Order: sequence, then structure tokens, then C-alpha cells
Amino acid sequence: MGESLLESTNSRLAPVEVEAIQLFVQFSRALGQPRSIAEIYGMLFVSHVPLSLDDLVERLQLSRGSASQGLKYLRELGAVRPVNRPDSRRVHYEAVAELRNLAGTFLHQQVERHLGDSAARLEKMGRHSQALTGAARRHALARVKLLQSWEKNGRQMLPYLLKMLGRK
Amino acid sequence: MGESLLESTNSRLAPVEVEAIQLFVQFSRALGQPRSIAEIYGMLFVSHVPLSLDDLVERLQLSRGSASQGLKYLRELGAVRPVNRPDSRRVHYEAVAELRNLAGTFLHQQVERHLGDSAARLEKMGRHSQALTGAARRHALARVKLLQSWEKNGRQMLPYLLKMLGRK
DNA sequence: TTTTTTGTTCATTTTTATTTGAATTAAAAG
DNA sequence: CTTTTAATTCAAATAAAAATGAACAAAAAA
Repeated sequence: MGESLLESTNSRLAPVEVEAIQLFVQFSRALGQPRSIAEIYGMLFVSHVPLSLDDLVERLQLSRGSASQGLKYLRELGAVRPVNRPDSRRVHYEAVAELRNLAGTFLHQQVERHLGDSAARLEKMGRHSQALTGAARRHALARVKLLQSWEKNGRQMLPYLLKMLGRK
Repeated sequence: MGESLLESTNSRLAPVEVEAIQLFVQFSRALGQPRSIAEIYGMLFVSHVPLSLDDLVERLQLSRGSASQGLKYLRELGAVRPVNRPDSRRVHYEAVAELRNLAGTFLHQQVERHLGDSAARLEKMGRHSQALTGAARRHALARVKLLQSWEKNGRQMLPYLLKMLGRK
């Protein structure tokens, strides 16, 4: 088992770096994202110079597989940007620090992935409710209506929220 | 391995119920909450009559342990409310359907849990940055400043967001 | 009181998510 | 063309999260 980032004596990483990485790891837990991805972003965020995959592997002590997958994810999210350096064959990366794009893309991605077909499901629910009778039916129909209004509110609020996140 | 809620023939649950539960399960995944908790809330949400722990255990085919823990969580969140019925010793529950309180409490809880001490961490980061020199130092200090502005924006936005969602 | 019913806790098991690293592909250098 | 270096993929290993259920507690009924 490898040395933890938490250890107080870590010759690979400066104290600021450890703190910054920790901060992003903590934040990633709130968003339910894997630790390694947060570590990679945190490392690139504090580094004053772009880093290659191998740099990350060495400094964060993670596998090439993790580093590769993590960078792929962050690249697709737009949280990280490849930098070509004429002096090296390796692709180097730097963190994109514009909160607006980052948060917006992330939110959009999450919502699409998890809530894409909720409208269809609600419609289906409505049809099934018709099969019931009496109080159960009345209640089910009222619930579907309520959910539909929640869904509508959510969809209305989302662009507004995204805009709010975009304020510098 | 137990029968899944997804199965088309399910004599325990009506089709509307299956759909509603699925909707909440899907939603819970977006929020990173356990499936069983979403199932319980979904079940109570569609039910036109309050249900006891044992009702939930039977209809959702989950263990008493899960049901108990799930109800505890939902009770503390304020998503579910105990109903005393004079005809039964068992506590029955009904879903609280006010999105405002629910979302607000949830958000507040998550933020406190995950981001509580970020300010302290940033201060520490600032101190560590002083130990660096040259470009690394300048970059680290700029990053700390940026993070502090993110944190400030976040904290400023939170009460506003909570207010939008209806919590104090 | 003792018994029965209801509900909770928590160590263990099960399930799910993440990480690893060997095999593979890609592409530049020789 | 062959060798070397860089990067990715994916099946297997590992770690983390959630569910289970037996043991326990609390409180009403007998």
C-alpha cells in the first residue's frame, strides 16, 4: 500500500500542493466524483507549469491507467487542457480555471445523464394511474401532477442556476 | 438474489408505484444517495395512505435494518413525517411533498458536511505558499486567491440559493 | 411481573465503484 | 522497416458503500 497524501513528510509534494489537492478531493466527495480525478485536477491547479501523464503518475503515486482515464475525463469535461511543448514528445496538461464553464458543463452533463428521460417516465406514470380507482387513483394523479410541476420548475431553474454560476 | 422492482410482473406493486419509485431512484443517483432510501421515499410518495416500517419491508422486499436506517435518514432530513394512527401501535409514515424545505435542508446538510472547513484549509494553503520562491510562489499565491474568491462566491450564493428553495 | 410486539444497532456479507497493470495500439525516432 | 517511447484499454484486483439479519432495547399488553 502506497504512502498517503496525508502524511506530513512527503518529499514529492510541497505542503501547498498537499493542501490544494486535499481541498479538491474534499470537494469531489461532495459531488460524488472519484478521488483520483480530484487529485489530478488539484495537482494541475497548483502547479505553475504543465505536467505530463508520467509527472502525475510519479508525484501522485497512481497507476498509468488511472492517470490516463482521469485525464480523459477531465479533458472531456473541459477542466484540463493539453499543452504541446516543443521540447517534449509527451503531452502536458494544465488546469482550466474558469469556474463558469467548468461548473456549467459539469451540471449539464450530470443532469442529462441522470434526469434525461424523466418526462417520459412521468407520462407513463400518468397512464398507469388511470388503471386505479377511488382514493388511490385520485392520489396517484395528484402526485403525477406535482412531479410534473417539480420537473418543470427544475428545468426552468437550471439555466438560471447556470447563469448564476457564470458570474465571474 | 431477490426479485427486482424492474420486473414487469410484480404483484406487490402497482405499475404506477413501480414507475414512481424508479423515478426517485433515478433522481437519487444524480444526488449520490443510496437506492433503498429513494425506494422508501418513492413508495411513500405514491401511497395514498401512510405506511409502517413493516409495510415497506414487505412491499419493497428490503431488510428491516435498511428500512429502519432509511426512515431515520428521511425523518432527519424532514422528507418523511411520522403519523400516529390510533388503530395501530406501529408508527406510520407519509412523504413530505414540499420541495422547498426538502431541497433546502438537503443542500444545507451536504454543504456543511463536505465543505465546512474549506476556509481554514485555504488559509493554511496561503501560509504554505509563503515558503515557496519565484514563479512557483507567485502562481501558488494567485491560485489561493482564486480559490478564496470561488469560496466567497459560493458562500454568497448559498443563502440566496437556499432562499430560492425556500429555506430561511 | 413476564411475554409479546415494535423498532434500532452494528458486525458481517454483498454489491458497486475505483484502481491497477499487463497487453495493446499509435506514432515518432533511428 | 525496426526499435523505442507514449498513451490507452480492459479484465482482474482492491477498496468503498450499502444491505442484511441476528442480537439487543424499549415499551405496551397480558
